[in-house]
Amino acid sequence: MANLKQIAAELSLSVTTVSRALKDGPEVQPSTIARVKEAAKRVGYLPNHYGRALKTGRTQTLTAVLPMETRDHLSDLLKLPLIEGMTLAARQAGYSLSIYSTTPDDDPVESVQRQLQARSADGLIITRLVSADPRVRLLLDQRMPFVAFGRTDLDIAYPYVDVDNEQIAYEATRRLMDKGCRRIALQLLVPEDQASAMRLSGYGRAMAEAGIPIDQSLIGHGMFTMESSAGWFDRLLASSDPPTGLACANELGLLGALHALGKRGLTAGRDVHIVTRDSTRLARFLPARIGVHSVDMAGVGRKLIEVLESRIINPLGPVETVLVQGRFEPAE
Amino acid sequence: MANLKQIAAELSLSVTTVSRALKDGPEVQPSTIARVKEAAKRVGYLPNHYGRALKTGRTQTLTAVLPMETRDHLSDLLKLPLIEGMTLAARQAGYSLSIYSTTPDDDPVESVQRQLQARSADGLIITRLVSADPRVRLLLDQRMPFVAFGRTDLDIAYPYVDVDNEQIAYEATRRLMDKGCRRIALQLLVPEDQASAMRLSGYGRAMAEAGIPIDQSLIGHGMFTMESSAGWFDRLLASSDPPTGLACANELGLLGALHALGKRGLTAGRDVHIVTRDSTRLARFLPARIGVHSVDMAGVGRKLIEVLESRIINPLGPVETVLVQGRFEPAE
DNA sequence: TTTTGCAATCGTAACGTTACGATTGCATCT
DNA sequence: AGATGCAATCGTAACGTTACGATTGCAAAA
Repeated sequence: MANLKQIAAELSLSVTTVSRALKDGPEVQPSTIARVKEAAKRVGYLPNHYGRALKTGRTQTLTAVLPMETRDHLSDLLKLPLIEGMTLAARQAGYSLSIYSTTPDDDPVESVQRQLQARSADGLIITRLVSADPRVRLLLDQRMPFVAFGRTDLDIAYPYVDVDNEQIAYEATRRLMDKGCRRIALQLLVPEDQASAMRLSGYGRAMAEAGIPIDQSLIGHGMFTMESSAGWFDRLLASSDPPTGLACANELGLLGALHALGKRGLTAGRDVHIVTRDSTRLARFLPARIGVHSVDMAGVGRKLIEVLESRIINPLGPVETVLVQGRFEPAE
Repeated sequence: MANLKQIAAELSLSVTTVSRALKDGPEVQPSTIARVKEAAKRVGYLPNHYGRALKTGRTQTLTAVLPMETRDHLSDLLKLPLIEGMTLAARQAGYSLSIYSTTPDDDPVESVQRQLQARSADGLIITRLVSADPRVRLLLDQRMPFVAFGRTDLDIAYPYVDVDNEQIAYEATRRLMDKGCRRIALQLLVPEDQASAMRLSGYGRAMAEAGIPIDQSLIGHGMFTMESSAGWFDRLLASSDPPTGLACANELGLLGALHALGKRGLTAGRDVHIVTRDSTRLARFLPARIGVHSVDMAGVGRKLIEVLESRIINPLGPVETVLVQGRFEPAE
């Protein structure tokens, strides 16, 4: 591999001048800059990442700490575009992206601490924030640039990108109301989950605006599988006052609900109106008319990198926070 | 951050001795080793990745070059566990994994060349091999350790891990025959694709063994979307001699075919027997009885790292190749 | 007593880069 | 002529690590 020393020797210049010439240093004569660049190109010079990192202390690497999917593969379809968006944006900004997968056995705080100590990344992306997430304080204290995908209930300012689940659930509920629904069922994942809490809040806001009291029996938790969704919705349909609208949590929840409907000879879009999340492909194909809220996850990935980069460049600048909106594709 | 120099100063030792002690060098007195390790632990010493990389020339980083999904997100469900398997295995082997996403605009050869020149990885994982893939020769020539996910038609030995699509298609066809099917339809993706060619070959082998001539009209190409699959299968069902068995290419192909069946009031598992790929979750839930061939993609990821690591450790050793088998879960 | 051998440790250089503070040569000003 | 200023370039040190070849001290052998 060609290095600065070789180029310097070839042109009878010092390593210093070559180094400066390659970054258009004002101290170097334009004609010398041209000669150096020509030589660099000719010998295929590429700066050595490690030499530079050692000297400057900046590694041009970002690390994303991502929990593995274990219980189910719910967020798979969302996580891959997220990764792709991040890697591409990172690359364009001159960084490489390293993925650090964590298993449920890994302590999230320890995983972050390890990254911190190794100091091998210029910035960190953390996901799946829990309530009062200790990692936020840790990273702020250590002055490690980071960005979170998701929010937590801390009253410290920190940079994050999140999906506006509150607004999406609000809109979903409103759409169903527009179809004439008043008894609207809502699928949630774990109640402790911040995203679920937001969805519930958006649902509540829409219901309150419409003056409809909330019936707790219409709110289903743990909609991770088609089975749980199907069983839950089947019970609702069997009740004396069944729902006429449904906001699904995800693709599996949708498939489960459709199954329950089919079993009873009911039709989605006629007997029960349905709005779901992130299942555009499926919803477009199904005979049933289903509204879909989709989120551009590659865009979220790009935003994460954008916010993180500005954090790295200006660690004392204003704390950026981004709320990504969903896009609604109506049933018809 | 603590470094060797600090530990050395604290214990009145030389940097050399500390460095050696930390890797249990035989030249260092056991009691000194103990003292050094204690001090290292106390001050939270972690070796600086970049200093070490610069000195040794080994970066402890692997890079996976992965094409982004653009046309569709078919392999999403497969690619995420692949990434997770790779990152985890890499981490356990003491490497970190960097993801290099490529867009269709990126020239695959140039992407590899860039990685080569930067020399910032100890090894490369390449995927989506094309016929006579030029990257294989390039990497072999440059003596860059690599492993391919997938095979190509070169008569050079190179390390790869691949799914045994030939065998899977063979078994799928046999399963359908066991159900009594003789007219068996086969879904493929692009014909040029090596995986599709393998599937076709396995199908052909099973048919030949059973003495059934191959009817080209039963072989469908371009099964990327539910729409194409539904249309294709609908036409087959409308023909004078419709198929009684179907081997689907993937989940979308399956959903499309089920749609076509439903439209005609036919039932999967009775009128037409179906075997599909990688849709365990869906197949388990559907009322129709459908056999599924699933492949452990996280396992493929681990294997890739394993083969790559042995390549790095012993570049002149025997070229390892791995064929990963599918696991069949019968309809009932 | 000198030599040999060995265990334990040390000093220095190097990996490739960049930052800092010289140094050189030359034109311009006094 | 000497001083000043400036543009262009250079030399050295340093980032943290490891490899190599010393060097030290001490016990055992000659």
